[in-house]
Amino acid sequence: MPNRPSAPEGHLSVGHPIAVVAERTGLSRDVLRVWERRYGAVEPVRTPGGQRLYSDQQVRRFRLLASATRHGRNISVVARMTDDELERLAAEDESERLPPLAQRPPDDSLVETSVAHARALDAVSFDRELRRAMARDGVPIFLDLIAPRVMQRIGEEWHAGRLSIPHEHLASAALLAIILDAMRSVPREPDASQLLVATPSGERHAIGAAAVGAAAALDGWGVTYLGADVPASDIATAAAECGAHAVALSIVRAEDPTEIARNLRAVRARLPALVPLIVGGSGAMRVAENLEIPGISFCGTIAELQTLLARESVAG
Amino acid sequence: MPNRPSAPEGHLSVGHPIAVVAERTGLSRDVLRVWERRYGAVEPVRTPGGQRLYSDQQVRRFRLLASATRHGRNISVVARMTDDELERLAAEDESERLPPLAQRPPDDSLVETSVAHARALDAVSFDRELRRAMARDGVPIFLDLIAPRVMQRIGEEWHAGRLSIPHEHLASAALLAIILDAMRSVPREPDASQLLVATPSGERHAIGAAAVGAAAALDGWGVTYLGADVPASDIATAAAECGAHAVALSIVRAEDPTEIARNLRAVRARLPALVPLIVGGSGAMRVAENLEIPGISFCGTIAELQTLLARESVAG
DNA sequence: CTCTCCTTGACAATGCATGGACGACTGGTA
DNA sequence: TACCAGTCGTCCATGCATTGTCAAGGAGAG
Repeated sequence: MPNRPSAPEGHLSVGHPIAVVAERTGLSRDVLRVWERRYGAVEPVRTPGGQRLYSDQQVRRFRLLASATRHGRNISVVARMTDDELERLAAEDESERLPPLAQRPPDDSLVETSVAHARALDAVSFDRELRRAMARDGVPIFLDLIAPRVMQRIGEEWHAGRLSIPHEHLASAALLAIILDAMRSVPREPDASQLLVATPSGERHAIGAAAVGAAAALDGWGVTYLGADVPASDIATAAAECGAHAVALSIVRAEDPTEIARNLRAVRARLPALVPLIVGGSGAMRVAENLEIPGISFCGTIAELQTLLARESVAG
Repeated sequence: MPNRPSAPEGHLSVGHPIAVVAERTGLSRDVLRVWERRYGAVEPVRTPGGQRLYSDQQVRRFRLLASATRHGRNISVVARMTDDELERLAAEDESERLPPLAQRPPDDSLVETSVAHARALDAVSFDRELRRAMARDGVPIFLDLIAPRVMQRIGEEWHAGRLSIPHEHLASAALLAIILDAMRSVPREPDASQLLVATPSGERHAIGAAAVGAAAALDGWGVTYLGADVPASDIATAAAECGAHAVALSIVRAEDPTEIARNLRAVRARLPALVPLIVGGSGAMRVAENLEIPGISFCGTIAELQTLLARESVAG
């Protein structure tokens, strides 16, 4: 008889199999098992056949443990804590507002299919795939997690000889267009602070600058985007004309660090002293090691840059 | 086109043979039989000759069982549960599924400032605030968490007398425009399955339909959006002309359930039998209680609808 | 007669459990 | 800088449980 009267328990008393718990917590099945094997973090009951059955309480505990590890704590430590302690810990971590990022495992299949489209020189599909990802996950996640990984994978394939220059150009051009569209499609406030974005002379990679522009636009800045390979004097005059409250430059390759450094000094010298100059990108840190120019801030990630900008925009 | 050669089969159906149930649930005939043989999941009545005849209720039970197994549960376990328990389980699995983001800090400030802009009849700021939120958090989160809460808060304020009709119109119009822009800005695949979206005659709230269209477009459907208050005959002819693989209707108010029900029957009767008709929205469940029309699926949330659509798109 | 359906038994695929091993990353130390 | 030990997520091989599918033989429905 399938339809027996409901069980006396108030709540559903069935346990959750491991697949359901994995879906609900975002943790892989392997992690659920290994946390149990190594640390005894959660010990579920078993079916007669030996399969794990987790209670609702245990699912909550897994969520707390996952949150704790995302905030940088060791699983071997937090696995021994009681649920109450974990609750307090989660509340504390949340209020301390540690980086909210990287809580979603980025989707490898998306990156792989995008690379496959690039390999097939299928610009339309490449574009469609990534635009859809941006709409689904939002601009910040796209800029922080998706776009860099696509470019990195394409670089790897290029080094391995499976892709050639045209493939990389196709991917760069499409990605740049997508990010610029995102930047322009953010409605700007009428009284927004102005930010000037570019890459200095000698640096031809524009994607980093575009990403900075899009992130800043989302944060409420009015962004003026000059593109790549802009001479110092042009940057300075543009900053003056658009009344920039800050200038952000992006450096990726830094093929000639001393050349870049000279350009940065030139830009700094031509800007008003009150206008901060921020340099970011994966090549920025290499340049930063070689010189200390007062009035130039360096940062490695977009998130870092956003906090710098936030400080400037309230200060200004 | 005359689709159903047999009797009109309104509500008094004697029972469905196994082939019909297989087609309606997406489960194979073998599965329907083996779930009965091994676990007694569903026990249909038999014709004098021994053939199975399933009731509508049993079809719904099969859908619930299929949903549970798709979420990773063992059929041997869920087959023993009552319909009520399955119902709760399905709702739980849908809602508890790994939240779009791990945990959502109450984004109340965004909702409150949006409502404040609506109160000031500042359409530009209202629009800007929400577009920026959509770009930042992604379309799914916007549709699932932000837009409903804005509309709900505005409804509350309206009931409390702090807002009036023009405010609500402003908010609805702006939100509709934003969601439609999102729907149209998703690039569509050339070989996408076509989905027709509308609200039936007597239902003038278009936002739900637009949200459905945007969500489906993100999932790779080619969406044709007809707007609100569309007569049954127009829906049917549009479906034929755009070659729709499925039709989704949204119902929010359901001021006159019997009227809506008549329209739904009319739409169903004019559509080809193979084209599924899915009805969603907060008013859908109220209508669903009052009638059982074969060939119409009801769902309460967008996530639920997406799983229904996913099944259709792979089946088709 | 032909098609669908029924039953039973067997088979294959998937998923899970277990223990082990690998590799990426971190932090301390020479 | 190089090295080393510890941590931790992932992967693999093997075995078992679960579960979807298939085939064969027979019977009802049209």
